[in-house]
Amino acid sequence: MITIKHFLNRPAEIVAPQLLGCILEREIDGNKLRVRIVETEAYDQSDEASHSYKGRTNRNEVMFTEAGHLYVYLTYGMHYCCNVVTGDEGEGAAVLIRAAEPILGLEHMEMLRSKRGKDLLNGPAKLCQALAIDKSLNGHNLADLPLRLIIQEPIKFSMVNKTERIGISRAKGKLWRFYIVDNKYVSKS
DNA sequence: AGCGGGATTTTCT
DNA sequence: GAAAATCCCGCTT
Repeated sequence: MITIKHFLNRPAEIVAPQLLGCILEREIDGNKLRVRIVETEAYDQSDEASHSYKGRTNRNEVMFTEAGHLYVYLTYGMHYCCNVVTGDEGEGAAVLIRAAEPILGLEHMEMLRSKRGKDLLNGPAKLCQALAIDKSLNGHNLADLPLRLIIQEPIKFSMVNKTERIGISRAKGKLWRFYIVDNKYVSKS
C-alpha cells in the first residue's frame, strides 16, 4: 500500500498527470463530498509562472513544506485556488487542481456554489468554493480528514491530454496542464 | 458566442 | 501603482 506522501514525493510534472482520476473527499457540516480530479497543472521553483519562482514569501511558504500538504492561495483578490504540494521538503513544487467531476454530495456542492448544472467544478476557484476550501485549510495534510486525497490507479496514457497552462503570461512554452480526454467536466478543451 | 469590466489581496517595481 | 495560477454578469453580435 503506497502512502500519499510517497506517491507525491516526485517532480510536479510527473505527479500532475497521475493525480487525474484520483479522489478528493471533503467532510463539512456532517456531509461527505467526493469528487474525481479531471484537470491539473504542475508548478515548480524553476518555473517562471510559479509562485515559488522567486523564493519563499509569507503566502507561498506551504509550497516548501513536505509533499501531501495543501497550498491554498487567494487569486485576483477574491478567489481561492488549491494545490497539492509535491517533491522534497524545501523544493517549492505543487500541482494546481483545476477541475473535477462530482461523485457524491452534489446537492451540498450546488448549495455552496449557489449554482447548479455544469459550471460546478470546472475551474480552480469554482472547485474550491464547491468544496468549501479556504485559507483555513492552507497547510492541511491531505492524508487526514476533513479533506483527504485518495490515490487511484493512473488512467491510460492515451486518455491524458497535455497543453499550455491557463491564465499565465510567463513560461507559456511548458506543456504542464493535463486533463482527461473527452471529459465534460474539464474547464476548457 | 464573444467581449469587457469589476471585485480586491499579495507581490514586485 | 500594476499585474496576477479567476469568475461572473451584462452587453453586443
